[in-house]
Amino acid sequence: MTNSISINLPDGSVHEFPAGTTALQVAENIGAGLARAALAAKVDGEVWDLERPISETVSLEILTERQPEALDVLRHSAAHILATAVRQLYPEANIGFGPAIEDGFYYDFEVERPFTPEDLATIEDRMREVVKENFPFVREEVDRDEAERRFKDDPLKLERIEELGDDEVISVYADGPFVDLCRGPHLPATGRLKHFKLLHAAGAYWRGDERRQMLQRIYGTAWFNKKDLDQYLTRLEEARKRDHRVIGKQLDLFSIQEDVGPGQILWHPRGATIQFELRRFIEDEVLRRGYDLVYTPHITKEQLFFRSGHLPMYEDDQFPAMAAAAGDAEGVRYRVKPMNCPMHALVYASRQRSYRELPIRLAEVANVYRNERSGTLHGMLRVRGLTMDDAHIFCTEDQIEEEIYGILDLADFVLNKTFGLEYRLDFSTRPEKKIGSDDVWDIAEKALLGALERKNITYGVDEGGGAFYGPKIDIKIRDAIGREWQGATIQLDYQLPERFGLEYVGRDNKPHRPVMIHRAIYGTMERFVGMLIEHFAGAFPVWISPEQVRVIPITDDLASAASDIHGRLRTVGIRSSVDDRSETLNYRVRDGEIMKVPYMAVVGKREVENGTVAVRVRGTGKKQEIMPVDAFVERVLRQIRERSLSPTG
RNA sequence: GCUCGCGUAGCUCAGUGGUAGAGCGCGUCCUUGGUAAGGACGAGGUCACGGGUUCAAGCCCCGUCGCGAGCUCCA
Repeated sequence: MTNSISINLPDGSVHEFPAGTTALQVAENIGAGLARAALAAKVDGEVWDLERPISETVSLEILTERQPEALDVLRHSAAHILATAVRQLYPEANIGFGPAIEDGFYYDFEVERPFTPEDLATIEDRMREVVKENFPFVREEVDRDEAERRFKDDPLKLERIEELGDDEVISVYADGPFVDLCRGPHLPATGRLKHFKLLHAAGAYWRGDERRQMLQRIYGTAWFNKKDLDQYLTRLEEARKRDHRVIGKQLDLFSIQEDVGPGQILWHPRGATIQFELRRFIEDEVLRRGYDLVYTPHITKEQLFFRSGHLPMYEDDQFPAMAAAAGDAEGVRYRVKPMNCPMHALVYASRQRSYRELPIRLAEVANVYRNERSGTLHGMLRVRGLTMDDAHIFCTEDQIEEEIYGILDLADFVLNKTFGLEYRLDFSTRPEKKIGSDDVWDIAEKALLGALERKNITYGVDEGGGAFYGPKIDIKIRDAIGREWQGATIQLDYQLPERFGLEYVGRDNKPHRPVMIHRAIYGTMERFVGMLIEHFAGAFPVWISPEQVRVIPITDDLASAASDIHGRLRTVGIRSSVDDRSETLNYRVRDGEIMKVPYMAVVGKREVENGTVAVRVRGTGKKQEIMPVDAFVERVLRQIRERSLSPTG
């Protein structure tokens, strides 16, 4: 037993301290300024409270506001302060969990009556009092019996205690009157929380299990300074303004109507134009990359989905069966398709295949229907009628890797090179509900993972997130305001080839089983367009803009001259319109800006005499450019051809 | 699907039991303008739907449908 321990600091220096020294004491030893700024400490890579005694030689880093880990400590402490306030106002409330999350924190409570917005205001006021009291956060380690005694009136905490392993340290934290079962760490005292705000309350299942009771969750956000808090609140505001449901209405892109049903998009002409351009683009591109296009029916005999394993594995997501068509045999029923894979497999199986043909890549922009639970629907981003840019690649095992790289390259070309979107990859492993043996899953997962590893691609892992027939690489797109959406996906499948008895004749003149790769690049037109709306806030690149040019005659007597220019633009394939309404020029320019038209071509007497237009480029304000009509046409065509992200330039 | 909230003119929203409102948009007319809202007049409502309470319901109660915030689930 030794009384002295070594503390290794990030600058490489080593200091001797008596055992039981706290990080705060180390900080004080370094300097009073650091001690004042200190919030927590990183001890051998683990974040600790400042005042937790250190009993052995460690490496130690003092955390202040400047380290990102400190923000989690702040937010988790804010959750405790929230619970402290709630317990004061609602002594009978049972407490669940209260973690830090991205941009904030939450805490779950079991209460008689859900919280109202007024309740939140009261709770927030009480939190400020708890902060004012500056209660220290006091850590204490207890044994199981003691923990059960302390939380005897808190069934949710008792349940958690029961699950703790015998070798686990049970710690409790107190801040003033409130004691919580918690691993920590926390700020030194409640007074260190300054800039926070409660945002909203909503129900959340206890332990995330929908079979269990629903708790009331309060969400909040917390930051180290006012500027960060304000910036975050502005970001939320910004997100609201970019909401595709709002912009979709303003720009007349789409609607969802009760008469049609939830989760089904009516694409108005302007929205349809965007989908049309996206579709033309991806179809041209995949043809260039060696795919073939196919078209398959929307409904099929139900039997097909039994064969594929969709029924019953995927039944919850499928619409119920429809009766047989007139004249069909007894017992035949039909289903609308939730996926295209079985049909593409049948296209493959329609004749004998040779290894010389592989890989066979079948692509189809297809409508499928999934019976998503009503509560999950969300504008265009989560719908029941989906338009997938689907494809299935049938290849040999040797070809898997190259095909995956081909898909990743296509995804990068479309998402990043063309739309400027940032994304990251997730590797998703076998789910609980699956078909096929673990041996085959091992092979499939290894193949996908190997491809990622060999190319040194960085990826995250989503355990159990795979499709029921195979593991996936999902591509998550980060939008302009930092939120992530899943779009593109690559799924490796050994199961359906088996179930559909797919074969090819190998070089050895013997039958072999191909593997199947399912992939989508946009994912679905609905989600992708919804995402683009939010990403560009409705100010689309010229090539997908529903209305590329709006020609505006200054006076009525120039309407026909404007119409001539409009006609020229249309003839060369530019989407143009004329606004010759009897409104002021100011009014019409404003309208063009609001509708996010990339170019307004204003035509006055001077322009007509000189064969020019006065071009106003979206978002550039008063600055206008007078140019010959020819030059303008050429400029717009170049923008379209190059798929420029912005109409300037 | 679950919890809570919401549903009033084409849109955004006022309206706390006693004769349905505003702004924008739309129509007509006047105005003919040089880069983000010119003026006048007018049309437009089964207050989501179905029940109930009340002398009286947009408003209170119940149910259904839809939407929203989350949870769960997913492209």
